[in-house]
Amino acid sequence: MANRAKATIFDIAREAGVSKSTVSLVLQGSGLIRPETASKVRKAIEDVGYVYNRGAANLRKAHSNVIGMVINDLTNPFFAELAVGMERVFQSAGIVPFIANTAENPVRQEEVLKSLMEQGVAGLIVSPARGTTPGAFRRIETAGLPVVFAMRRLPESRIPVIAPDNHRGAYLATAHLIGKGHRRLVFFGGSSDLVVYHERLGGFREACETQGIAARDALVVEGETSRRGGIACLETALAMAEPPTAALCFNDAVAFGAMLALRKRRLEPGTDFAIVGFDDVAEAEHYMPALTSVAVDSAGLGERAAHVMLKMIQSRTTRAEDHIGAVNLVVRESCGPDRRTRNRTAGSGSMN
Amino acid sequence: MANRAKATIFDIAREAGVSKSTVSLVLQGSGLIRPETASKVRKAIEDVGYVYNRGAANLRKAHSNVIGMVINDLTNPFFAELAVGMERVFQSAGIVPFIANTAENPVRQEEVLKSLMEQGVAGLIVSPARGTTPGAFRRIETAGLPVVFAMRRLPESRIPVIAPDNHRGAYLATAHLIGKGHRRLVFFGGSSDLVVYHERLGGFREACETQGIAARDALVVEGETSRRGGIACLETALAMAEPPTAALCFNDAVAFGAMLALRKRRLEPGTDFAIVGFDDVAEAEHYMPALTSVAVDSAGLGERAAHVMLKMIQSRTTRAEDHIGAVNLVVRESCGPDRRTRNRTAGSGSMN
DNA sequence: GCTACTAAATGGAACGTTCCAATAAATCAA
DNA sequence: TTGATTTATTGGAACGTTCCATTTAGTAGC
Repeated sequence: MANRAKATIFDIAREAGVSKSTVSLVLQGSGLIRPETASKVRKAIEDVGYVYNRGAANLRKAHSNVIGMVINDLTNPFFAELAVGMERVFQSAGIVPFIANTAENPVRQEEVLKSLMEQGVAGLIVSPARGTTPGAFRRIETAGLPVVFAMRRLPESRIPVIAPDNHRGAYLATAHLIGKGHRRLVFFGGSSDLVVYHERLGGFREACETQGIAARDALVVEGETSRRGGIACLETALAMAEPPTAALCFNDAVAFGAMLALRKRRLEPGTDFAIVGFDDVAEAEHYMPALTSVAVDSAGLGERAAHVMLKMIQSRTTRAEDHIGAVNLVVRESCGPDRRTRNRTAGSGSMN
Repeated sequence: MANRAKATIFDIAREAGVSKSTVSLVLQGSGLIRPETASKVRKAIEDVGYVYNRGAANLRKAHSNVIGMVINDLTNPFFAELAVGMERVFQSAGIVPFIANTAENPVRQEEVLKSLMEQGVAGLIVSPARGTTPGAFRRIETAGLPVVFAMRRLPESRIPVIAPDNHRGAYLATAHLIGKGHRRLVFFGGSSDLVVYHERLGGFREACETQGIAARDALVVEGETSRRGGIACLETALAMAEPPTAALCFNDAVAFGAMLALRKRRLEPGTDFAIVGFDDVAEAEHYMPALTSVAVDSAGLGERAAHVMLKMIQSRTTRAEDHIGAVNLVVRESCGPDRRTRNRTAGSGSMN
């Protein structure tokens, strides 16, 4: 039976007939205690319904066992995956990750970061909200708290970053489209307040350039990074005097939107207009037609980020190397058959 | 400039030329302090790069400002929505929600709950993992910590529950199918270790019974609650001697799987076989064909759960009333046109 | 029987806050 | 002026741990 008031190590000590110090030692699994004593103490712990007060402990201990994960949008499975990947690693390291959502809101992010710091976290893994100001992490940095950015980075910051190779992913996808025979391409969705956008757009442009597409045939339509944004982008593109025939989308959501809009116009994604997505969310595989997309392995990046964080905590540093995760293009149906050689049917065979 | 060692209220006190008590008062926004003194202190706080130590404060204060949200599967947008709904409410109440994921693993859940308690949370909102043992929350209950279950409940527990009206949702959906002329129905997916499963299945059965469907025409195929599970369920159903013509699926993921499997067999969801989902995730609307589904407003339920929790904390009680959220059937395309009016041959041998 | 050692257990001083009771300073009533 | 009252500020004792320096008990050597 638990008393109304919370039990402390003193209560346990009395119950077990030992001193508080002995109880503390048992709690920490110290080998200095005689096994019989330890089990006597453990029994008392059970009896009084004791719950350890980590706050009090952290007052003395140097480091806490919790790290904070600050995610810009938990309802996006892509980022949720990231969180889950990190959790796996931390769990086995005996440290507890607390997740907080910023809903892409820098103000909320500020609050969340403050809370986490006050809570005394040992480190922070952050996927920064859109529109985060460059100074938002200065306070945390000067406090000497290890921070890692995941998936996204800030324009000019020394904080280590774990992110996919956006440039290369976009390059691969674009090259694939060009290889399919497309000569007038467009980049759909995203906006320039995101570093990721510039990276992906950069890959797109480089591919166009090196594969002999004129700059005036490498179009860009900015837009929301959502289904709705994708719909709007497609409308805009098709309204052009000389419409493109293929689009690389900022992410899969945009791609789904674009395909939806094509269908609405009785155009078939793949044969009438080629679409490539980015992120390769679970849905991409099951879409109709299945979406060709750049896979980034977000759970894997989450694990990597967690490992980097553990290293930083262990070695008491606030610096670490960036890590750029490999990407690969998963070719499915949304780019249709080869346009140059119409006779050849692109089955499951060769690509590139 | 921040020093290497963390600054405390004593450092601020020295800097501002006041006592630690004064600093503490300022920190708490007490009106007892002369405004000039307060601003002097605030400046010092800024100067030394102070971060509040909530752990130390909680040692004295009765209640902390953090509550824990324990979610069974964050990668499921349905549950992520729930978390986001709660966050909205808590944020404006000045309390900080920390989210933890149990990945549907009771052992992990145990750890997470322990951690959260040790951290000194003021309350817990839990969507219990599948296979949670009835005794898993006894410890927390005897500790007098307020707990609310969201979305899911445990077989025999006195903990308040905020959940959708699963029974009614399933009833509505089934009645819709029967109204469309179907006479041999099946319930797809889920397994009996989940209370939700029994609720939904119960609604399905009651609808069949009261609308004149023989018990032997109300089939059940258990299975994983995922796309893959849905695929398997459909295969099983179509392999039957007398296959059903319509399915109520445990959730939308199962429904998507079933539709996928139909397509693979060159059958058209809606016209050849009717499908209804459950949860109405965002994807349902955009699917091809759009999925008829039971909408449960998970974000709304999250908000409700948060409000209940705030009340419990405020009134220092551990009891509260259950809240069953309204559901409504969103009719889209996956059930096709009315079968009765089209032609009278509803599969083989429907004589009711 | 004494010292020297080891093993096991312990008391006390932190840790960074809050809160209460007490003080100091300022204002007012007479 | 004196005492009473209000307004600002302050010291000290918690809160529940950890960790260090001791103490106590037990064992071994001689």
